[in-house]
Amino acid sequence: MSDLLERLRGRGWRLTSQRRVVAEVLDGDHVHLTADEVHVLAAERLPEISRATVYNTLGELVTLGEVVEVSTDGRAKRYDPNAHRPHQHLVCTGCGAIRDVHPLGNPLADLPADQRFGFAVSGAEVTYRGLCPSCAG
Amino acid sequence: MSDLLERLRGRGWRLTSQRRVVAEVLDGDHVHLTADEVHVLAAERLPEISRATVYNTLGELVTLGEVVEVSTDGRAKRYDPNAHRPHQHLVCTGCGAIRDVHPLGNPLADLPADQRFGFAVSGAEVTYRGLCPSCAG
DNA sequence: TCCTACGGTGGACTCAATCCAAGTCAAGAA
DNA sequence: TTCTTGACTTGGATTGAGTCCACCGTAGGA
Repeated sequence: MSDLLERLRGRGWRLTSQRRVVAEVLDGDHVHLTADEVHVLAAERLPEISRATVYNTLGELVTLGEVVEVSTDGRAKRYDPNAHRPHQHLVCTGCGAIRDVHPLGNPLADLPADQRFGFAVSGAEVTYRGLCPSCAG
Repeated sequence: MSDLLERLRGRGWRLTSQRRVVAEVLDGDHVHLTADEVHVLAAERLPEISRATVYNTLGELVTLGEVVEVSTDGRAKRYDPNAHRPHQHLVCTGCGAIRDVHPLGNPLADLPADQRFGFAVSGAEVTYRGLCPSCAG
């Protein structure tokens, strides 16, 4: 993640303290925070940071391809910093917990030409759903 | 769809004019309307129908398994009456158009046990993305 | 036809996200 | 080092989607 800041700087990003804390908060595996959660965590380190800045920064990270947006329910979007390793998501239908998962094969290969309706298909997102161990218990 | 109303009645549904027009509006293939679009179309036939009733009715149809909720972007949920034939969705990244598609195989089979983390996995939704012919042109 | 519990209404409210005008500051220039 | 400037941040207002609620209306059984 320390590289992230350098990479962004290389792309002409102005490196502000706000952007730094947002990037730091998103560091790690299996991180799927909402914008609001990012704001709370960022504000612990930089109390004056505004929600608008968090939204702006998240949006820029998404545009730059460093973070992916995940919306597994109809509620707030979540932000996944694990953008450079392709993966899918497994979501608990009880508590909403999210895990990154790596299914076999390529979902794109399962969509035959006659099911593409002339679209130039470029990607597929898979959301697996089920009960997690603690919700099932 | 005419059966739908009978089926619902059989389950103790009180058959009101509001519920009837919502069900009628949702009739058809490749229908993926937002709640607001349903409200507009329903109001053409029954001008006094309220948004709250449309939301209530859509929610009941979802609970009864007659309609599935689809949220392909972070915006408004869409309602798909094609609930009895399992299928996935192909979404245009340009205009947002949605097609029902039927991929080969079963996505659940692609998630090996060691990627299930103890979850009782019960389903998988796949969203294919790409440019539709008119957006690509 | 009457009753009444279920369903409908609309207006207020919540939650997520975006917009905007004014103020601030990172980083290149001198 | 200081200056300058345009990119960035702020917080409050605004939008959009959806939910809630107290009161009213009516479908359908008796």
